[in-house]
Amino acid sequence: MEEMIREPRQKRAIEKKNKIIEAGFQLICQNGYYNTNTKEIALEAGVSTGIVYQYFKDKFDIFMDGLKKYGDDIFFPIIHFKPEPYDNNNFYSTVQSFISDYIQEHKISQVAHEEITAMIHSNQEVANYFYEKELYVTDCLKKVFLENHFPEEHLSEKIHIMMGLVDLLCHEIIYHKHSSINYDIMTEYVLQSIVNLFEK
Amino acid sequence: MEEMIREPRQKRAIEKKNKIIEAGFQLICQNGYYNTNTKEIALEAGVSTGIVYQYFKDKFDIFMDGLKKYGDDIFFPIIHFKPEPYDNNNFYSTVQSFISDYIQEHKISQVAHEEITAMIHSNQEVANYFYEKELYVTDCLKKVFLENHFPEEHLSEKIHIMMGLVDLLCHEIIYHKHSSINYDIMTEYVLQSIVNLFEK
Amino acid sequence: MEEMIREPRQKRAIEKKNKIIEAGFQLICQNGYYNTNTKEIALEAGVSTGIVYQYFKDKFDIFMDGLKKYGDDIFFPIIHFKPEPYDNNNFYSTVQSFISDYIQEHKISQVAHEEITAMIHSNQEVANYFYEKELYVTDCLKKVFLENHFPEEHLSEKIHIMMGLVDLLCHEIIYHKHSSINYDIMTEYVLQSIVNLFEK
Amino acid sequence: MEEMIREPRQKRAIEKKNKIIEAGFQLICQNGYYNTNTKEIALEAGVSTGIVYQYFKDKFDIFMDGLKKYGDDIFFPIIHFKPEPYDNNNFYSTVQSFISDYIQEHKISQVAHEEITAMIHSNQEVANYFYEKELYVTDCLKKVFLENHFPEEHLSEKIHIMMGLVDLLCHEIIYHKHSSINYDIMTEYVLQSIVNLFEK
DNA sequence: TATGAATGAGTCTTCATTCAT
DNA sequence: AATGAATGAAGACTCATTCAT
Repeated sequence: MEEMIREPRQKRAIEKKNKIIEAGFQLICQNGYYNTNTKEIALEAGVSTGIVYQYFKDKFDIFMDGLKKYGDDIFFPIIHFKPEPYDNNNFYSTVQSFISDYIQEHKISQVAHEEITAMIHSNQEVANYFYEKELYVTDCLKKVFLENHFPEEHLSEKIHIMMGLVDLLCHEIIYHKHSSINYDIMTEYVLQSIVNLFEK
Repeated sequence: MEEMIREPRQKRAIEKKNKIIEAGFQLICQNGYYNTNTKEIALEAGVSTGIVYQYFKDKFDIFMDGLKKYGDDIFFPIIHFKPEPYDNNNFYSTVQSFISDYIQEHKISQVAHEEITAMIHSNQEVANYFYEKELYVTDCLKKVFLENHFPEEHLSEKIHIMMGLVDLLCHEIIYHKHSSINYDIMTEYVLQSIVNLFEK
Repeated sequence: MEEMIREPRQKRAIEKKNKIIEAGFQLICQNGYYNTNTKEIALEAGVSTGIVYQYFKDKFDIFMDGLKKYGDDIFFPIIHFKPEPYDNNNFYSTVQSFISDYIQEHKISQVAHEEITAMIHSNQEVANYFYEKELYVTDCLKKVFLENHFPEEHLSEKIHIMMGLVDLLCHEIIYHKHSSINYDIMTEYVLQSIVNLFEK
Repeated sequence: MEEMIREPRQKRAIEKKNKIIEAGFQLICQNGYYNTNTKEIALEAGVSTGIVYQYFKDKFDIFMDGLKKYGDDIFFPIIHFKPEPYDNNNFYSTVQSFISDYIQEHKISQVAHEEITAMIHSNQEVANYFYEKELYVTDCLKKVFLENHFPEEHLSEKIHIMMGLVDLLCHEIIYHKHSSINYDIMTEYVLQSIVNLFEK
């Protein structure tokens, strides 16, 4: 019989579905997709195994829903980045403070970040979702930059590089702890590179 | 009795071990760690299932050995980067040509690259290995840069950022294909950023 | 507390029960007992899953009720067989035309026929029901034959064999399509055998 | 990975495979296909669950192999039917004694017979196998009849009907126990019908 | 009466690893 | 050293049936 995945209407059911997403996503992010099984997810969500398959096609579906629900906060806090108007000459410090916030965010969801990154690289569907999101975020930022009178020329490319640099830096700082690298200096260079991009 | 992992001395045995590493790593890179089983690996390597466990502790061990053996070529082609002496003012074009080589390399081992990246992000041991390697590569590059009279100041940090930028760009170009991004322009900006880093 | 199976009194309830029987029997006949689930049945019948268990003990019960309601048409069209009086010497052609009608009937409910036959052979309760029915039909036919002055001697046995032969032939024609068998000839022989039975 | 069903070469392995076929077929015939699980089969065969899937694609495969191995004895004992030469006028008694043997055979494998019949009617693959076999048996019998100088005309059709009648009769006698039927009489009529077929 | 959400035991199947030879 | 047969735990998913509302 054709699967009938029910979209819950009743409040209690919606809550239950959300519980499953939350529990599933959390466990998967914590322990990895392959190290998390449906029974555990159900247990953590406080429901029976069976009900899981009434709301989700399969385990992957749970993860995917979780990603859609929580992924933005984990991967694209940059969407909240808001530079001051171009002429204020405050870009450097705006970016600077954003980066430190970004690092804080990251630290909280460190493991999740890693597991999801793993999925992005091993599963095409996740990859596609992620890349589309990335594009969308670039566009959002572009709009904000334009509103603040940043010059339009090659703006997408600049923003894309900026996003990459921020990511690179934060990832470095949080995970690598390369002892021979001075992260304050590195931050300084990254900031400077970003500023250079938009300068003139 | 604890099974002993034998380190093969005889030539034939060594060849056999290498065959397993090659087969295992190749299959895992192609199809993913969880989609590859030991039987397949043994089959591909032309050995019996049993023998695998005489040379390797477990499946993961095979992957790890493969990573050690082939990982550098896939992840750190940058180790072969050799800038011309600082004063030649040829840095821009050296980087430029390096990047296009790098992209070629990447394209060949695209799937492997993705699968390994997934492992890096889901397995601590792989992650550790990778980060150490990254550090080592940074150091190598540092040495080369110094030999070519690049100023020592903050050199590690600069190189690290440069590596990140190159990686970022290449990954973008090979996988994302974001339609709204003009990759020539992006490349140009990345190159400029790198040059700026080392510039006086 | 023992769940009580209610026998519906109200018209609406009776209609609902009939809907379930119809839907359930139809689906089971179409897709097989084990490939049909209660949810589907309820859906097809336009009722809730829960209500099913207020009218039926279990899934099997639905099938059984369906069999009782629709089984005769599928399995015993022969009950409508009516030979002309013994002395008319028209027995051959009566049987002949009956057989062709029978085949038409069969063709319509081909799948149902197969699925039910499967149940007859795998479930004792179905088997018992079926055999009783068969006996009953034999008796009915016997009565009709007697009314038309067929000699009473061994009539039950003759009719039973006749029923078997008709079934055999029709099943052959509809399902087997054995290429080396000429079905017109086979029909002719079967007809002759039947006529012989009642002859003299 | 593409399933690799091993065809066992070594004697012990072949024995094991046979054990599984025997155990599986027996259990399925006894309790029904859907009431028999792999664990039981493995247990009965004295092997582990895993090994089952090294020799068989799935549960159905086990059944099918069993059917091929044991099915003939259960369904087509008639293949051993050997009439005396046509002119001996001994056909009646040959058939008679064959039928009583046939009934003995059937009684032994009564349940198996029923379960397999169920499968024939609910599974296309089983049905196909069965029908091909039936055709083959018809051909074999035809050959034997010809060797004994039975007239060739419409021989296939006659034999087919004979097979059907024998089956019909035996099935009646073994399972139905219709109290109003005198089976000796019925047998007599069936025998006579068969003789008539080949007469003249 | 009726709903449909919830249960959870049960099933097939896979596969890393071990073991008899 | 080598084989490949064997193990059996574990996991994803289904579905008849019950229950809270």
